[in-house]
Amino acid sequence: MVRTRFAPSPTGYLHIGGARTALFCWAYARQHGGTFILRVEDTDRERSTDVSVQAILDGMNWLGLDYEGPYFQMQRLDRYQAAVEQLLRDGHAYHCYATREEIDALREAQRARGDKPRYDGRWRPENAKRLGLTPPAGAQPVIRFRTPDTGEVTFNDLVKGPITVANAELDDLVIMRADGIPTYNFGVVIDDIDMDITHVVRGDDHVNNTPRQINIYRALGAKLPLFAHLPMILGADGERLSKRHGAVSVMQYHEDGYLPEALNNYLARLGWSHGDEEKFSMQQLVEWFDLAHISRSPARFDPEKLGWLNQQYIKETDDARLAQLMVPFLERDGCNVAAGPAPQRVVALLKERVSTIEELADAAVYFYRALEPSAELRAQHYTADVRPAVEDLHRRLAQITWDRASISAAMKAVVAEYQLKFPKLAMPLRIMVTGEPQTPSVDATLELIGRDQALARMALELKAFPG
RNA sequence: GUCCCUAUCGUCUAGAGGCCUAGGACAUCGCCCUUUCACGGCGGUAACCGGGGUUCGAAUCCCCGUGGGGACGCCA
Repeated sequence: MVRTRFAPSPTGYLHIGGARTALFCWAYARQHGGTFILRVEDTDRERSTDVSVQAILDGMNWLGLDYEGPYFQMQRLDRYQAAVEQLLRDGHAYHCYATREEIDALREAQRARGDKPRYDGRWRPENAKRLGLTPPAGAQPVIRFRTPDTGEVTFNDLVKGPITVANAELDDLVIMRADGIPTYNFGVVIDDIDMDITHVVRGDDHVNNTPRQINIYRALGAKLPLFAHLPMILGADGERLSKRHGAVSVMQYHEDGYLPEALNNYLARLGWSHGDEEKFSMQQLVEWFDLAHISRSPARFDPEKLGWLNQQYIKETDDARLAQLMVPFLERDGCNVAAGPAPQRVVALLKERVSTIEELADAAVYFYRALEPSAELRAQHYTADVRPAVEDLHRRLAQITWDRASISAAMKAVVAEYQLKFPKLAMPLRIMVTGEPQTPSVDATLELIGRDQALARMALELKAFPG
């Protein structure tokens, strides 16, 4: 039985990289009919917040990644305590009384020498004895794991292949703070054991932690899970994702008008492939997903391609859902949606022209509110020679049945009578009524805007014509 | 600095020694469609990091270099 988990720390929102990790863990579990667990690693008391927990839950929910849990590490402290006691008893861990200042100085000296900064094991029982160190009165020790001095750790990473690290490269890491709260490398191991995790799928910033964790598994006599490390996602500029480089919350994409299915699809395709498939559903992802086709090097996040995918999804999303998503944007824009045409009909006209819901709303504004054309547009299209034709059209439109075909017919009649090229009439008309040079076809646009609004806007703009 | 990982068009990638004259997608350029702009259709430009091996044969395997990423916390 496959069991995977996503284990974020609640120190911020769910960002793009975390979301992809969660998506892959989820897809793998679903494909194998297994269990996908959400575990909140909240042992950093300084930085963990409830707001972040909620933000992560919101993100998971929006993306549609359902999980078992969430479990919280801070609710499992006695488990870590029991495990640490076992390690202590078996001689795999020991108390360390070194102060932070002491350790900092040690590391600094090592760095200055060009060495890898690492704890020197001075409080290992035999070393402390040799050095004549005795626990300072009243000092609260941390507990360190005793890493084997020799040998190496090799594991077969499911995406990167065999990885070997010499134990000599590793130092004795702190596994529990003086206040009894475990550190990351200890907490994960205990939890992954307790929760029967079979596949640890996580970002490859953890590859270097894996040998340390494996040593702990061994000291505990526990069975090892399988490991799969996903390459990082880089910003569009090739830099590591950060606040400045677009490591935005997945919920930001929601707010910007992206569809969760588009983001999921994009994220899945970033660093994983199924032949030439570019667009696929969550169901297909679950069907096709495999660890073998995950790429081994980092990938750049490309907002353009995400935009294209979002557009593809928008085009095939039904008008009712799009309308529902669009309305809040319009209201934020000061539009009284109830007073204008049915949003669904507006959506039908505009959905093939936009790549986000936000753009959809932006493009829909003139259906609900008159937009004043810029001086440049007026100057360019409101010319004295078309004025009579426009005035004539205004009169005719007041008398026809208000539908697309009749509007079109009226325009064609005017164009013929005044011997104009069609755009010569259509452009000023479009601008008079919408304020914009680019809209769907004018007849359809006018039909939706409605006779009263259209004629009123024309009448007003007619005054801006020369002559 | 040390250790770990990695390397195909600008970007995401296909590619498991001969199927590669290296395929797809985004972006870009051109043409078509057209009532503006899009959408759509058609076509083009564009890549195996460098050097050594192994092999009859290498984008694919090995080594070295270089580039990129990650790690080196009482953060996760």
